[in-house]
Amino acid sequence: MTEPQDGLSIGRLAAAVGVNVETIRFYQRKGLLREPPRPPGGIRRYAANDTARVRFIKSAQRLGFSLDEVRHLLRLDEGMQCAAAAKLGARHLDEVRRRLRDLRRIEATLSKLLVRCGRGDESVACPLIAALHAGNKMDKTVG
Amino acid sequence: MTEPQDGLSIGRLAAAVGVNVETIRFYQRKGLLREPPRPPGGIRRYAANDTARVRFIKSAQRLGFSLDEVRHLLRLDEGMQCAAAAKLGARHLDEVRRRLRDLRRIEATLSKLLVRCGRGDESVACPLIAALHAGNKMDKTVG
DNA sequence: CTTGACTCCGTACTTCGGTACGGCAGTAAG
DNA sequence: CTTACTGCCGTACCGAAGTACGGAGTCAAG
Repeated sequence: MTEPQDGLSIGRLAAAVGVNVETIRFYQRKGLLREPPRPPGGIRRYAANDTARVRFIKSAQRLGFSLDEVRHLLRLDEGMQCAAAAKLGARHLDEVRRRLRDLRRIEATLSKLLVRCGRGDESVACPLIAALHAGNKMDKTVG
Repeated sequence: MTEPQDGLSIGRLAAAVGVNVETIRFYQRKGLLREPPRPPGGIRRYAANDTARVRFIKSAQRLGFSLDEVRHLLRLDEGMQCAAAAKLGARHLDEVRRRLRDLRRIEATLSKLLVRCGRGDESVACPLIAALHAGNKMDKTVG
């Protein structure tokens, strides 16, 4: 019965998923991950589905979901409510597209300016610096 | 001689540029903006080029430059070193493009998943949730 | 039995770009 | 003169997503 008790210690869980131990604790404090019961004076043991849950969180983060959104997705996961999950996903996709538009505009503006800087045939000033002084054509680019 | 002393008060400067008074002070603490000399026990007066400087900062921020980068650009402005400014701009452009690639990948993944959610013809599970559990095809998307 | 690695727990600190607060002083209007 | 704004200044706080730290306790090996 003294087999290596089943379940991982927090350190092994963290290593298995590739995150910091403190990150696991942080997720617990945030209510994203349960705290397994602790045998009095003992060490908590984490089950396979805790590992799965942390991986889920990391996957969602890679898609740009915030931890608040992840919490929501996790609840939907438990309830298997695809429609609601899809709705949350759609809202997030809108936000992603908004950020994409902003970045595309920045990319376009900046790359044009840098081409002009590179040509070096400007009459007087640095086109980039001049554009920042003028402040034109770049309203509400980031928000 | 008691004309409305020339130069703006901090409040009017802030209003002119459309930022908070606290923001002006914050830029001063960060060394992005000088603190005009203060007639003992009096009120600081800001000149036209302070206004220009704050506008410059805001323009650069709209292009996604961080305040640290802005500080750098401001120094280059003073020295009129176009090549150096362009170099900084190019580095920033690289970063912008990296973020664009990440967001594009997120956009693609998420929109495909949501189409599948919308079709509702999945055998069992929610495609979005399932994908988050699987964690496949979304490595190193954000960093 | 001691050493070293690990865990537990609470608290504080980090970055970024500000925002808010509180007390004091000076200025403007009635 | 009083009232109401501003300005000045230092300090604390916000959110997001962790990271770091210190002092315990526990566990396995030697």
